[in-house]
Amino acid sequence: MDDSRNQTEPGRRRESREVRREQLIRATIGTIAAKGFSATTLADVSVAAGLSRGIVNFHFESKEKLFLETLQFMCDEYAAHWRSALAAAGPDPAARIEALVMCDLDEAVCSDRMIATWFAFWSEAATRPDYRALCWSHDEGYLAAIEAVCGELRDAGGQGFDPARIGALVYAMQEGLWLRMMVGGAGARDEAREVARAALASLFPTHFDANGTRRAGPG
Amino acid sequence: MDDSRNQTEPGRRRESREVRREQLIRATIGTIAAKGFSATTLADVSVAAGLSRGIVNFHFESKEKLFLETLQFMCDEYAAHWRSALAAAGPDPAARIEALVMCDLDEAVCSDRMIATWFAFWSEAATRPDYRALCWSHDEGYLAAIEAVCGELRDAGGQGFDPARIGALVYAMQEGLWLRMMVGGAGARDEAREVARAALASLFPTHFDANGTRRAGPG
Amino acid sequence: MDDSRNQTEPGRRRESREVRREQLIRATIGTIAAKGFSATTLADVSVAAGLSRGIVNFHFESKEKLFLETLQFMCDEYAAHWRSALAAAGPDPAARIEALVMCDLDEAVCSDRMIATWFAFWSEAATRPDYRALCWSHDEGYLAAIEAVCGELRDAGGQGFDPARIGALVYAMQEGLWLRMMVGGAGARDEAREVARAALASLFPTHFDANGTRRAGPG
Amino acid sequence: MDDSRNQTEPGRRRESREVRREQLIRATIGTIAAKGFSATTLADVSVAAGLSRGIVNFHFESKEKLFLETLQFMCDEYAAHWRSALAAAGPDPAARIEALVMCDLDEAVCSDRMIATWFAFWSEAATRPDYRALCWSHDEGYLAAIEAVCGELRDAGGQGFDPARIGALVYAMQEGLWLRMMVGGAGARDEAREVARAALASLFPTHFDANGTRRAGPG
DNA sequence: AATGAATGAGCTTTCATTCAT
DNA sequence: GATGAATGAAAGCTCATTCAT
Repeated sequence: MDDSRNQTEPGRRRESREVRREQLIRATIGTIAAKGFSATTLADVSVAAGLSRGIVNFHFESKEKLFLETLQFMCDEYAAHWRSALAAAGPDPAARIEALVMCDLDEAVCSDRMIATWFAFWSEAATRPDYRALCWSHDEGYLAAIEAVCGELRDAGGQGFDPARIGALVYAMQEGLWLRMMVGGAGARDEAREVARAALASLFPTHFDANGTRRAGPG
Repeated sequence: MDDSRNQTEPGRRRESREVRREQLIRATIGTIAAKGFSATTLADVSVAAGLSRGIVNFHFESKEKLFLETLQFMCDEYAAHWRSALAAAGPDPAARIEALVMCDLDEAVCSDRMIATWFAFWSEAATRPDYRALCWSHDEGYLAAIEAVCGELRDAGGQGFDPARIGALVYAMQEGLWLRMMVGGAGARDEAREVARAALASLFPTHFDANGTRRAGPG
Repeated sequence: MDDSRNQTEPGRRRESREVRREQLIRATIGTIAAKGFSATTLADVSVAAGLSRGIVNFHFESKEKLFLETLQFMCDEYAAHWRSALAAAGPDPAARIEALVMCDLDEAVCSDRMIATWFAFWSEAATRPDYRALCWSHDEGYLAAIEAVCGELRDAGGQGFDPARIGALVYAMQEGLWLRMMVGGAGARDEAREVARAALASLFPTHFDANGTRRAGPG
Repeated sequence: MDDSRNQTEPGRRRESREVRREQLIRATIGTIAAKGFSATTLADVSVAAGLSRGIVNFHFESKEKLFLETLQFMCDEYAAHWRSALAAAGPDPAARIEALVMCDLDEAVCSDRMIATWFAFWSEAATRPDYRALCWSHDEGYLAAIEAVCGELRDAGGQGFDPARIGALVYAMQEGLWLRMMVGGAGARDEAREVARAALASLFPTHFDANGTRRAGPG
């Protein structure tokens, strides 16, 4: 905005500001994951970020705004991830549903710390409309994408299911698998992937074999 | 909800210890659901129970112990509910899976306030071993019951799926549907039931028709 | 007072009341000695007495009054002890000073628990006039007795000291020895007796030999 | 006393850590002396220091640690005082015992507020090992110094007493005189000095005359 | 006479926020 | 842009006291 007006090191300050903010957001995610939402203090966050006590209020005004921006950051990152996975899958509906389902189990979006932090925010969202609105703003897009692909799968596979219901089922399963991963230990992610493949096999037998491996595509 | 009845009762002193404890536990569940875990104070709980400030420390020693006993109470109640539903279903595997799946969507165990409180505790469990141990102590029994019935369904229906995987799928779906219900508004429970029936239809087509209605049983 | 009027078990109730009060006073002394003045609660006292929570307020009205009566009890007991020792010593000044000094080191008045409780009350007395008045009401008599005997000793022994000063010295030493006993462990009492005898020997050499043993009396 | 100066200072923020800590320690001593140990609250201390409520926890973490550091401060100050007095007295044993005895009655170490606070801590020490360890850590040095000088006095004066016993006597007398000063009012310190001089005269007649005035030294 | 559940004032402690530097 | 000493509201907890039984 006023970058060009600033004579010394144009754009430097604003970038630095953004860098600090992201640094604090990442420290917040890590702290919530490590100590839990209710035990997270700004002192914890500033220690995790290696900065001073007053830093959060300086950059975010209040704890509340830090949390809101942290949640926003997570939502954006999550949406970017599945959108990119969906784009990379190409036009084949089976490849698309596989991408949507499996990308959700990537360490990138559901590492232990991300899952713990997601659940912390979801829980808070139960009583906080502002959190709720943020949480599900992008998520509705994800659910819609799943439903759309389910529709394509039904049309392509000659099955008779209701895409909305089956999409909701897949979506619910994904969230349930996240909860399992939060609870479970080391092998939980691999186990979750197996379950997801079993779901693909059971729900879309014309597109996936019994192991959940995608059958030869349409091409 | 009906806790407020106590507020105007004149002779409310000298209730038995157990009565007071359950009263406080119910007030705790209601308060967590209404204000969120991190915003719940003992003052809130005592107001919700219609009692005095020091009452929680008197009966539970500390906030922490109140929470632990509240969680224990919920676990016990939850387990009793599905065990009783399973027992009532009789021997037919299809009836049993239907009972296990649908009882989980009963208002008795997943009213809005129960779901919100469950998620609050699950989130805390991510960083607290004592909560975690409590949360999943009975739940493992529920998952095992689902898996066992899935095995019976496969044997009876001539399908080839892996009962452990499909059981885990069903279980994950249930938890995902709870999350949906927490997020969603009024019609969420009915919607969740539809999804659950669609899952039964898709996963066990030899036992349930396309609407998720159980086909004529073995008798 | 109304003993005779009470037809059933005359005098029983009043006696029972006094028994309870002394029981509670003794429990108070024990608790102060064990936990310290500032950490002593009425709950502690009632537990130590093997009685119920509300018992102290029932018999003493308030914690403060319990403490005051406890202190009064200790003062009375202490005064009775040295007066009786003094009476038993007979007319010989050397025997009298020996009795006054040594009786103060008897386990009866300065057991570990009594000393700890005495110091607790003395410390409180620094800021509380009511405690102070009680503490030193009888004690002035003890000091006066010492001074009087010191006067007799000087007259009998041909020494030239000031009885008031030497009496005050002896008295200060006694209190200092109590402090030593509070601090010190098992052997502190015997050590204190040795010091007291050394004091007698040094201060009244015509009446006590180098070991602090009384020389042959006047008779 | 002069703590109140801080209350109206405008720019009282950002004092160095050590300055604030000592300020709070002095406020603690004053408050214990004024209200007694058991009645001393952190609110009292912060008011006495002219600072805000949370200040003690900010600088000392807990009330307990404030008390411990206060006691440590007093011990250090006390030890520095008698060591310096002893050093100033030179080599003459009579001058040394006089210095040790009389410096203990200086207003610097036994002002009313210091004595009251010392007795408060000693009383607590009866039931608290950590206090006890602190209280007597330096004090043992003081007693040892007295004993050593008593040995020199015996050798120099041709007396036959046991230095350990007479040293313990002197030491006990000092503590007893402190207790007298705590109890007594205005003239108590002068009275205590007279008693101390009478003790020097009686115990070391070859070094002190009947008034407790040191006789011509060795030179 | 005695009990012990219940109260609520007052305490220590925590911590988001402010602001002089 | 960043620090960290200081604040003070609000929390959990303690415990003397009350009182129905």
